[in-house]
Amino acid sequence: MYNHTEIEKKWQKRWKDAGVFRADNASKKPKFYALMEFPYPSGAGLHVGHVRGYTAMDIIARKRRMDGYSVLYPIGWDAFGLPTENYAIKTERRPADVTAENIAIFKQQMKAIGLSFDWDREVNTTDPTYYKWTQWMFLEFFKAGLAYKKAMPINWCVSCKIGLANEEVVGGACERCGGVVEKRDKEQWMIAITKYAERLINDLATVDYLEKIKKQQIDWIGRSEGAVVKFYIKETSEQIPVFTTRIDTIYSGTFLVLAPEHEYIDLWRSLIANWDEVASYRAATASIPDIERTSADRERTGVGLKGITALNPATGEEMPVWISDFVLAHYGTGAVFADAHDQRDFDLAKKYNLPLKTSLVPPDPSIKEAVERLEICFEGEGTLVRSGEFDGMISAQAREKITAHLSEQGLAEAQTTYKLRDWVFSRQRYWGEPIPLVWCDACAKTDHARKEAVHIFHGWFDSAESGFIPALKSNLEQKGYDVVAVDAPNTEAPVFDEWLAFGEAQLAKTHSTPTLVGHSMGAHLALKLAETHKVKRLVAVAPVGMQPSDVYFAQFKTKLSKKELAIFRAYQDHGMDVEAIKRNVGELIFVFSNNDPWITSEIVEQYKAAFGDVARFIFVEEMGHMSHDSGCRRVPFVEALFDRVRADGWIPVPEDQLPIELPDVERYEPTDSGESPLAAIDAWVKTTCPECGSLARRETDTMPNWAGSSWYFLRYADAQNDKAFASKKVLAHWMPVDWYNGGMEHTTLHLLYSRFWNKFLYDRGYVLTSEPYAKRTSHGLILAEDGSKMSKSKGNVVNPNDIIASHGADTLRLYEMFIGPFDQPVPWSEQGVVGVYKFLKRVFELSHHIVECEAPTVIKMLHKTIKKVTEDIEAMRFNTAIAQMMTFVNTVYDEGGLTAASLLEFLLVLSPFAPHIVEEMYEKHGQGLAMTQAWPSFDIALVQDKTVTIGVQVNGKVRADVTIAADASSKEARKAALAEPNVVKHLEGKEIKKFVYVQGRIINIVVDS
RNA sequence: GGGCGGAUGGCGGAAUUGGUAGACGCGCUGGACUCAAAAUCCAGUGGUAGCAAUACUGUGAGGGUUCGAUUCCCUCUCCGCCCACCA
Repeated sequence: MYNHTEIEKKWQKRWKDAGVFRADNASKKPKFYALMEFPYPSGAGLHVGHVRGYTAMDIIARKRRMDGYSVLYPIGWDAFGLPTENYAIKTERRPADVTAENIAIFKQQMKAIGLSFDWDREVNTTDPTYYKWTQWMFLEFFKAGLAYKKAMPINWCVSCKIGLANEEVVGGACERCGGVVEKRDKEQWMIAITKYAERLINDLATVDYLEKIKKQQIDWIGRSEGAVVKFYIKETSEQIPVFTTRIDTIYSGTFLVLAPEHEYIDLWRSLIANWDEVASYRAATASIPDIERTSADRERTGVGLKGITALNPATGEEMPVWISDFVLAHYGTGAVFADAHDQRDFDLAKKYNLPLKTSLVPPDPSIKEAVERLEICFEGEGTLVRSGEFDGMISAQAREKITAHLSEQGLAEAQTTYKLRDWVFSRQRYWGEPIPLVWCDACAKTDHARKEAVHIFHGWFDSAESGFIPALKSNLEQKGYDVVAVDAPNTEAPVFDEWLAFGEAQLAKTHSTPTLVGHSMGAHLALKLAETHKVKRLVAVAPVGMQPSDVYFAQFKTKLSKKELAIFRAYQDHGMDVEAIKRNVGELIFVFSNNDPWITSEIVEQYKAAFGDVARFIFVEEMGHMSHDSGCRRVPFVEALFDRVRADGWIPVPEDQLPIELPDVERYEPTDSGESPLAAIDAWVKTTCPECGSLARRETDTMPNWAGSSWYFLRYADAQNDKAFASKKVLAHWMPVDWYNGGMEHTTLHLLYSRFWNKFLYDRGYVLTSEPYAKRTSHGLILAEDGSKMSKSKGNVVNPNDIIASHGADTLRLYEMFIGPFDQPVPWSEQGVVGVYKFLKRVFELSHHIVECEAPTVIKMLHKTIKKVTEDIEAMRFNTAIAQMMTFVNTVYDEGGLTAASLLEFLLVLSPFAPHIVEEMYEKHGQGLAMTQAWPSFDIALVQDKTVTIGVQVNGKVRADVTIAADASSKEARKAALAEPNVVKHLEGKEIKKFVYVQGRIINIVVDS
């Protein structure tokens, strides 16, 4: 009898005792990192929807182990956030206690499913040993100048007097009290994800994500190429910048529309004749949410600014200026030029009798007349008319030409904008990571004049004004450094002694310990200077060799003149005191490009050999010598090495004082001033400034739920590390994630945030891959039996424990995989569970059907099954893999049994799906654990059928079957087909016009009808 | 309004990507075992007609391409998800 409860308990214990799922950081086998999104441990417990994804990745992880990989399949808890906090408030309990309780339930449930997680690596975002590093990473963003404070509107409930999350606002009202919600400005921490927008799009080309996931990412970032056009205001001579993606329609621009909030409007107050009307319109629109303002079927409203006139930069014609609420202040420049080729503009113009004209002819001639007569609005692309010298061009070409034309006159500039906004990183809530910053009044008032000096040394043929130096200088100055970049003597024919003297003279001007950046010969100079000077940090970009070498110079004989070669050689004609440099330099960084014609791999190896033990090496792609000649104007990887020098009163908490732990609080509700509950705890808020020791206040905002989940996959690699979030060595072993699966609902935000976070850490040199996930798939939702979404409130949540108790974990796993296509939503079916349970019972009974000699069809079907299951797992077609295994078992029963050897092979392919029952049977008939055996291979000769049964059609209708050799010739097929009586009947008295034969597929005989 | 999916028996779903539509499972019908039930086993199961052979019909609707269309193209209807006046 198949006793699932007993079997499953037995094997779960054995696996645990043997530690078979523990991942080995030092394994010599190829690695495979399987990742499934970690759950939010809600009070509802694990439900069958979670099980779908976890089981799928478990099958893949188990198969990879059998394929010979060293597999990491970890799990953890994304536990900060509103649901727990609100539950804690309601029940007057501590969020930490509620979380611990929920996790215990989830954990018990997961263990009962037999998932092959490495529980030694369990992470919990609310654990101080975890969020210490989330805080540390926030400080990295802060130091890099990517975290900043900005006033952002929050949802404010007037009666509760607290800020609300978007999801707490239901239909414009407060979820708790039903009261009015208004927008209120609050200073928020922001993270500048938009700086990574371009890379977040471009690097998608390097990863294997489902196409629709890539598309969603690209659309969310929403890159749009356009131009900023300047419109003069006649009365004030001011220029209003307008962002447009349709500069091709500028000749039809007949009026200008500003957002009601546009900053210029107040400045023009005295000029606006109808100010009262304008003011009341602005007041009326202020409280309307953006979604409503921008809703397509809303009637357009607006007010003209009487007394203000703009000039069309292309035509010079005068344009009325209006305000309307469909224009949003925070998108683009908060202003649009309006014309007959935009429905919104068109509607507004029609309503208020504003001037309109067309400048595009649509490609569809049938609507041309109506467009010309301004009866309908044409928004598409067309051919230009009434557009001066651009007449006859098509839209795409015209955009390019008009932008160039206006740019020459200084009236426009090509610009790329993104839909993506910077990341609002503050919450005024308790249950999140405290932001580890301290506000110090004393420091805010102090002039931080002790600027750090950075000396930049250029190379041969370059100057302080060429190549990447100007951009680097201005970037570092913006960050608060004192940058010195001066031309070295005799740039065309550098002499080492002259350059060294020049370097010495430069350094003499600096009092503090300087940072040196050098390029090519300048890098060599910087290194030589470091032999005798203390240097805080030295960045050597494409440094020339440490000493001359005949072999090295021989390769430049054709490239350089004799004279040049001599200069090059002479410059390096001295050794380098490696030990002295190591002693004097605080941090040593080398930058090399893979295709540098001058700095060959030989030189790179020299530096690696000499400084490899202490220095950091950055290798960039396709940057040549990074000189002026090779067109190098910017070195972002060098710029990224420099942190912003603090310029205000926000002081980072030093690393050794992290984590800033959440204190125990009486009340978890936000305060009525809109601050987080932390603000009410004086003892926690008051602290001393880590910088100057005077009295200071802690930041009381906490981080969003997305923070901890943006890097958890890195922590899994080295979850116990207390020196770093993960060691580089271990990260090098496991990263990137080879296969990441999760819900479709996370394919925009979480995926984008975590990719961004990883890229940032990559730029800081803490992780080694720029993309965190090599492959991403998403699974569909499991719906309730009636097709609606499962939710605790509807009471239709299916608890996996119930199925495990009645039919077992193997049945649950198998059923969830059999239920339907993995990437699509599927309704749960209680009755469907029975089918796979019966199958498992039939599998278990196979023990009693072992024979000495099995039918050839059994062995053939076995190999077909191995092939199909192997392929289907890779493509996540679990449902058809299981169907094939069912077919195999049916065949075995039909054919009277199978050999012990065949049974063992079959058990191996079943093992990732139903591991418990398989181990139980494998123990009885085989040796060792099934899960540690090699994945079976199939015999291609057995898989291919020698004879096939194919249909015979007459005029496309099947009239008979014939069984012929798989590779039968057309002649043989024809003979077989014409031997079928029913075929002959349908051919009677008709002439065969055509005979179609597709080997192994079909025969079709075409006759006159 | 935009983007992406989807629509196949009573139900969940297969179909080697243009080649016998309905694999596999559920359900249902009949039978065996049983005092009986459950479990198990055997047979049948898209619809219509027929004892049957077989014929007609059939993948949301309509049209097209093709020897042949669930698959490709066009038009339309409905459903789901994501995003929504993005200039």
